[in-house]
Amino acid sequence: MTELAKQYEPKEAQSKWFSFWEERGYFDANSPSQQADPAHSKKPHTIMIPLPNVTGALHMGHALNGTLQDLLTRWRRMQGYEALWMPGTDHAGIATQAVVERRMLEEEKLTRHEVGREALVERIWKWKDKYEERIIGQQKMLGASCDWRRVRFTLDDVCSRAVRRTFFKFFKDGLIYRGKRLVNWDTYLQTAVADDEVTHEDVDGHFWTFNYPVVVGEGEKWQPTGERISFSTTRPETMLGDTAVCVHPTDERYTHLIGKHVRIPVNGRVIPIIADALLADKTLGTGCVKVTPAHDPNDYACYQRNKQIGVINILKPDGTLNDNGGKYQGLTMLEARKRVVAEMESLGHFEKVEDRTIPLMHSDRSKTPIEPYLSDQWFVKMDTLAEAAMQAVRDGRVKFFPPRYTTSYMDWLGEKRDWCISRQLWWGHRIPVWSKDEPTPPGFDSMVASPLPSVLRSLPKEQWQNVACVGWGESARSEGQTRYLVCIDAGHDQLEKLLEKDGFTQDEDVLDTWFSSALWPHATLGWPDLERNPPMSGRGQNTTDHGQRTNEVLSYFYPGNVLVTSRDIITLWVARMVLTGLYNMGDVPFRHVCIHPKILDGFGQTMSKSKGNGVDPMDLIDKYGTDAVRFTIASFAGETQDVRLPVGYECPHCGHVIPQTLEHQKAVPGGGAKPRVKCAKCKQSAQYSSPWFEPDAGEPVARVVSERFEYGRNFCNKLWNASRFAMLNLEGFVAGAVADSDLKLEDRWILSRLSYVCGEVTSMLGRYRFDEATRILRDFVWNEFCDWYLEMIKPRLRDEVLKPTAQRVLVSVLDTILRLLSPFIPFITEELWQRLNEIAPVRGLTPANPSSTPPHPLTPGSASCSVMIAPWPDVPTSWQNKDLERRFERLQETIVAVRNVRALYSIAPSTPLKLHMRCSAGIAAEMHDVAAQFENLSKALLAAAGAEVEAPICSASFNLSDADGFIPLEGLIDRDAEIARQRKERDRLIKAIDSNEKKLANEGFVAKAPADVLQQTRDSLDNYKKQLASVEQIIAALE
RNA sequence: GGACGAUUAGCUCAGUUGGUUAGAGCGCCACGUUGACAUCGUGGAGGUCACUGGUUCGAGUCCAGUAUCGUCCA
Repeated sequence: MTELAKQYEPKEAQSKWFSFWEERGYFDANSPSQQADPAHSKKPHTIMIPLPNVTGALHMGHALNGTLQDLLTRWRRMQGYEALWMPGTDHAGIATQAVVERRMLEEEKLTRHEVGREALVERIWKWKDKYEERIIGQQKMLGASCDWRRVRFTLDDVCSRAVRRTFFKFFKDGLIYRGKRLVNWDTYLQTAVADDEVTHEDVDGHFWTFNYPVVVGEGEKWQPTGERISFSTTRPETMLGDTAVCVHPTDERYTHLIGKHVRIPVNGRVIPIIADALLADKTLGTGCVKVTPAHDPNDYACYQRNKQIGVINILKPDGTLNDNGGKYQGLTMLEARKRVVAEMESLGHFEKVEDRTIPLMHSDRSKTPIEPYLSDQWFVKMDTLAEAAMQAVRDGRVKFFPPRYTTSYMDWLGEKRDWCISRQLWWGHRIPVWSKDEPTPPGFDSMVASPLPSVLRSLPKEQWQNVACVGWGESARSEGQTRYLVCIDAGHDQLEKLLEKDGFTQDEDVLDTWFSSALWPHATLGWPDLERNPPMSGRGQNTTDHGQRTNEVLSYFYPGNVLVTSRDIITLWVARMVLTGLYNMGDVPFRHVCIHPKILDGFGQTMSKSKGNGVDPMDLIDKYGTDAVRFTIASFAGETQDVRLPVGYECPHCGHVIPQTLEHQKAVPGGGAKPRVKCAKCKQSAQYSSPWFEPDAGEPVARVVSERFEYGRNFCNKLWNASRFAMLNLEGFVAGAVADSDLKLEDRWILSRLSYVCGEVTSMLGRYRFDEATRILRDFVWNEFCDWYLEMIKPRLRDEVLKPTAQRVLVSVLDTILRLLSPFIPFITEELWQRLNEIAPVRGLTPANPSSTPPHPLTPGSASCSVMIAPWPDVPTSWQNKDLERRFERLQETIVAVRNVRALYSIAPSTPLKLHMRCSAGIAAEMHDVAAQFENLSKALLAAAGAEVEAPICSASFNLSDADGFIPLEGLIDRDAEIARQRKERDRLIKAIDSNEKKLANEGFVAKAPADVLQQTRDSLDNYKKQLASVEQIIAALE
């Protein structure tokens, strides 16, 4: 066995142990018939990864999310669960297509229309392959113990079949319909985008006031009355699509005009004046508004209340005006606006214009302004689906941690807004509906009965009735035509071809990405195939055949245990997974939803690509090591707030860290030289990496670093060195149970603490309090195990007689610490575990108990061949001893007090001191028992202890709650300094006494406070008084 | 506009059901390389718990309002 290096080398351990685990199949999760003991199969534990999309590389949010899931998976695995963490990626329709299109345009000056659908999709697949590989590589760097045989992708065959079947089921159940809807139209990408894909930004604009002339008459003969009606707008060009003007029904200025008409001067159209209390507001502007139903959500809502006014769309998909724009046809909206304003002015209908900041929606994908646009879309009816998903939360089948997030879930589902699932894209699951117009067959023109298309009528019913479902479009039927919509289930290519031969065409649109990710929890397990296990994507192809004609993987691993995610997709994703899980599987997809914080930059902004403030976790792993990053990240994950992560750039020339500023985030090359950071220390500058650009090849790059990760790195270093110390002192180690009588005070104390810590960590992980769990472990390892236990046993490790017990306790505690930490910091713990296995392959403390199955984890026995599959520690609670811990604290306080005196008087650590303790006889006896530790830890000799001890002349003193200590300092004492110190102590005590006396003098307190609080107050008052008396005495002696 | 959250030490954050003198890490100050660790050790300084009211014997903690910030939904 080679001695451990003085420092932990993360990179070596990371590559070594990851492949060790993976090759041995430790990450694999198998259904019962494939487990070692099928008869006594393990309980499953399932986590489905919130699938990252293949648009780009992983960021800090993913690192946090992944760390927590891996932590839970590793912990549950050690607890004996068959723990599945399902990996995979999402095709992210619009985002990925947009990225590939943009790149294609930049690099080759090609648009998607020039290359065509097939070629574009092929390019996107290549992109996907590249980024999927990169993402999986990054996850493995993070130590992710996913079952890598099972990687899925939302567009792969397994997921596609689930999408297809779900759509078919929805369609058959009448939950899917096609309808006109005002959508957010991205004129650049020429697709509808979802509400969550738009951002609201304020831009400088104008607020015009115009008027329309009131006219009377009918048909072709409308005469102006001379009256005019004024209105204001920020978008004058939309008047080409106005179908009404609207006033409030009780607005006395206009009541006489309701029902009359106005003429739109720029195109001569006559439109009605209507009253609508919801749209018009008497108190705003002129009180009158123009109504453009096809281009404004509020106006569209008004139209739905007043259908007689009609809808006029003036826009083409590319954002220019269509023929409804008349002479403005072909212009962009902005150009049309200028001309309309000019024309209104020249016709004398312009009144005024003012500057105004107006909110404008922008597409998050193309960064261009959104046009509200009326178009045909596919929808899923949400009513019953949403209700079921709400019920699952109401009755506790799904629980949120922390619970406050239940509100956003319930509120959103409660609106039951139909889900627009179509996207005008090429990358995604194409909508499996074929349509064709046919003359309505005779006898069906009543519009009551529902005819079949001729191609299906010609087929025997049993050939299609279970796999195809017919719907009817509304538009063409009244003209003697019927529009057939035929939805076909997965795997019926023949039927598809038959329809296409007959003139049917498949819908051009693809499905919203969330449609496929909503199915993730059951699609990845092979649903809808209930007869076979899902195929493996990687190693272990043939494990699907278990000869049982059931999908055992699905029935065993579904439903999952917990979904770990960030709060911003509760509505988009979590709710939809619950909804489809209930619909397809009849059960929720997971029992718990753990919502973790978001990582913000140093300025409190969420990290995002568009802000340029993202941090690459791989940079941090490179600098600090995976374990350090994981431990630090876990320490962030509490339940109250988001986490700020100030970062800096490390100067490649001198190592100095330059704090990141907003300028660094915003800087873009703009065709010129790449931006650089300037180092304040060495005055040199360097390029840095940013989401906006990549540094030039061969340039020294300032990588992103963050001081906060030193927390984890330092902890790993401490653990490493404590282990190193232990291993250096294990010479001659022999395993064996330890007799109770051999245990020293410090042994009993550390075992008591260990038992407590095991319980706490386990409980905190169960409550998803990762921050608390890391804090407990760090405090225990550093402040108790290293600072006290290791220091206290050093003398015993040098004593041949006392050594064996000390070694056995030390090894067992270290063993337990490594197991407790393994889910958090898997690499370093594995490295140390393997080293420990060389020196102490057999270890344990507790005598074997034949009746306990499985054997107690601290019974001497061979250690597991890997810490990641060792049993999770379960130290008996009977080892906890609060009374002993309190006595131990007195010992610690005494030692700290002596060190304090030493520091205060600048007495060299090598100078021995004498210690006199005035205390009860019982405490005195304990003091004598541990006297060797005073010597060991504070170089103080316990000279006297007892009730009769007097303060020696010229001594420094301190007081504990139940003892006074004196350290003779003849020749060393600074009388004034000591008096000052004691006076400070006196003031502190007087303040405390005062506060307690006031409390006790308060009748209300005495009458109403609980007895234990009252008693506690009395006790501490007595204590303070006693201490004050000692201090007074000490001061008197000094003066 | 609505919902939820936040505001505690120079910085980043804990603080369970109200109850001793409000904690941690980093940073800061002083001292220290005796064989685990300077990515360290020992000791120390540092807070009007955003503000204003209220409830209570007692409020960082509960309630109301104000301010600022964040997120989601309109």
